[in-house]
Amino acid sequence: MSEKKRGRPRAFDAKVTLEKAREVFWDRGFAGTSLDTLSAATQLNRPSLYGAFGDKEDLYIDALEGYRAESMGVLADALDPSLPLRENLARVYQRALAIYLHGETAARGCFLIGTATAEAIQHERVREVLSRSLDDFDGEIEKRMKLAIERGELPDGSDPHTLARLASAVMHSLAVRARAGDSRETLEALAQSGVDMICGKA
Amino acid sequence: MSEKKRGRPRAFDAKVTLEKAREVFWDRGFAGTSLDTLSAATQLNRPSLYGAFGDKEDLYIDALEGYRAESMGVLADALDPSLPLRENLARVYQRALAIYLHGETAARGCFLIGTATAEAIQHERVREVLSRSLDDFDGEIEKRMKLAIERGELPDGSDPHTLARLASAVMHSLAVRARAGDSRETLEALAQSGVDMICGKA
DNA sequence: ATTATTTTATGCGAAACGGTACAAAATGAG
DNA sequence: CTCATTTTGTACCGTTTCGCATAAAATAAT
Repeated sequence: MSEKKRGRPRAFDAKVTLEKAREVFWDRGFAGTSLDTLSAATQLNRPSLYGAFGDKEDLYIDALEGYRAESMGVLADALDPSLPLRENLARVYQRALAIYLHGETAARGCFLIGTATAEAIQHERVREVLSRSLDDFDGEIEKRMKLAIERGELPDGSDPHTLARLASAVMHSLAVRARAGDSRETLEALAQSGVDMICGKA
Repeated sequence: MSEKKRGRPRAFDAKVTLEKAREVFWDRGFAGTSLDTLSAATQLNRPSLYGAFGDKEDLYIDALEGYRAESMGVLADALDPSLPLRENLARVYQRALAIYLHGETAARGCFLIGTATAEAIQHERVREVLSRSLDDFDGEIEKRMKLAIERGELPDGSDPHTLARLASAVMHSLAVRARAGDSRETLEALAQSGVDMICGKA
């Protein structure tokens, strides 16, 4: 895995650097972030940044991909099939909010929905990542819905595809509203409404 | 209303100019749009633009406000109380999609959710407009839900506040997914699911 | 006609932008 | 030790950015 390379070794951890870059992009968006800002945040000079990740768009795409991958991990964990569907959904929203409300200045919402959406028209690669991320999320939720139907956790005749997209819609709304500055209480209430909408009022 | 002013008259219509500027911001976002691009699109040189609207952020805020106002008009019209709730909601989503899918390159989604969300962290005024827009939309929908409950269009014990926010959530999802490139059919299916979720499966 | 007022057009200017050339530094290979 | 290789830091490149200074043009008031 880690063969020693020939030349001068890197003085930084690419993964850590990518996380720092993500923080900056998250707050400022892609177009609103300069290489100088990225350089300062990562404590790498521009040539090192360029050598390791390519140009600004490459770096942004990398950051998006990392976020997508992490998010899918969080989602899979929240959807632990040994728990009831209602609890699964509540966990999904709860963990999303923990991420969305983490911002220092104001809540940042979802990195993808909050920043990639804006670039999706002009940058096709960004749109591709965004689209794939939404689809992956939908797919994972839908799998859980199918399982719920098999187990009788949902009424007969329920359509897993439809339910998954409605559950995702609540997620998208949380993402936008968190970035618009809605309070934690407001967002938690919406999350609860989403759970009740899918699973029935408790 | 229109008293003749003293100096040299304007050679442009501010309202038309604002609409052209909005188109550019819609495709490229705030940070991704340069004054040169705006100048070319509006066929005004920068000083004229500056004199009429202020700096780039002022112009963007103006464009957002115009969109918000128009959207509320469209919403009020779609919610014509002489029609059943189910039809009202279907009209709301249908008209939203007509706007969201209007883009030339790719579908543009919602101007506010697609571009203002990205700037909401760094630009407080943008966040304020975004937040207010979401609230206004929620409020108008909630009013219609209350009416529906009075009329018996919804089950007893329905909570208009919750229903409004769920209906809005579907809207937010349409906004994001349109900009991510989802097909018209996919979006219309989600809209239909939203109507059924609120009003019951037909 | 003269003056005051407002808009238009050219063009400047300082700063920020993304990206890279180049040499020094740090490692492994031979 | 010497050389090839890779990363690092400085400095720079040409371009683009936003905003404005300035003067010409077009109108109303006097």
